[in-house]
Amino acid sequence: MQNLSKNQQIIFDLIDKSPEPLKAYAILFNVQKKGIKAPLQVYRALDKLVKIGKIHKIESRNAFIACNNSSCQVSNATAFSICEVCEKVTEISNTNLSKYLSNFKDKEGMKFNKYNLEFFGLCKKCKNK
Amino acid sequence: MQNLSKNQQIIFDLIDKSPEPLKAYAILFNVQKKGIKAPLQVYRALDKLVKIGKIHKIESRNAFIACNNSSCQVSNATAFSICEVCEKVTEISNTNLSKYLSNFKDKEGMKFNKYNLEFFGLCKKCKNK
DNA sequence: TTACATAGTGTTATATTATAACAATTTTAA
DNA sequence: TTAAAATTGTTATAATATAACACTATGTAA
Repeated sequence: MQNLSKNQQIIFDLIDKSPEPLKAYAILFNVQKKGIKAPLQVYRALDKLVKIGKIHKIESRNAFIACNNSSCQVSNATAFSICEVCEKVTEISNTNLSKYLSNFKDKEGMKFNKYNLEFFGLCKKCKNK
Repeated sequence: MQNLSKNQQIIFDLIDKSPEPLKAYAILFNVQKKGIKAPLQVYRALDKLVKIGKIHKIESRNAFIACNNSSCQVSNATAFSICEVCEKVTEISNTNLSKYLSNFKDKEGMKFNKYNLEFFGLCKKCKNK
């Protein structure tokens, strides 16, 4: 586990304490007071944080959340549930699911080293409204 | 199965005959000779085509491909393999996989009405290089 | 057949998301 | 201690997507 650089740490801390996924320009706005002024500074930190698995990108939302799995070193097997009403996103940690997907072979017998799965529906709260 | 409008048909035809996913502005460029001049015209058709399941959006690539499943009416359960070298995208039709994911419950017992799964790796061709 | 709702079109402008290119500095590891 | 790798800072710009408004076409129920 390597240490984070200054910008990476600032941006990771912000994402980590956020209850919801953050978008790049929302992050930029939030960290401007800490001296990070340009989009590229944000995107570079995000790229690195994704690469080392500290955060994940929610592709369908162009937003970023901290990995909830402390042992997650690499961002190669991710699954999320997304509420289509309130946009709450939760990372799914399910051994059965991850085993199933990591071992999945397509019809040519090909296995994949990486996947991203996004489930959509209503969260508990929104379902009961 | 409803009929497509003029713009929807033009754009669907283009995507359907493309061997690779197409991006919105690549589509725009291609259909300008057919009178579709503005991004919004493209995005509106894409939205509708996605909604009725004729095409799918590859979220990690911001690109669109035709559904390879003639019986697919709604875009609520999608899986793709994506080659990280040549960017070849293939839709996965696997009954076992779709059953597994459609029946998946999170740890609160919640089921989801929709999912999108993207596998990443090397396609056969790129693997053998 | 009218009228009314729904869906689609055309257009301009603008918002949002992301990267290119270049120069400098800091960190890491041989 | 030095050379490579990573990070930073900066300006400019590319790529992706939507807002707002006016108008037209289509389906459908009275």
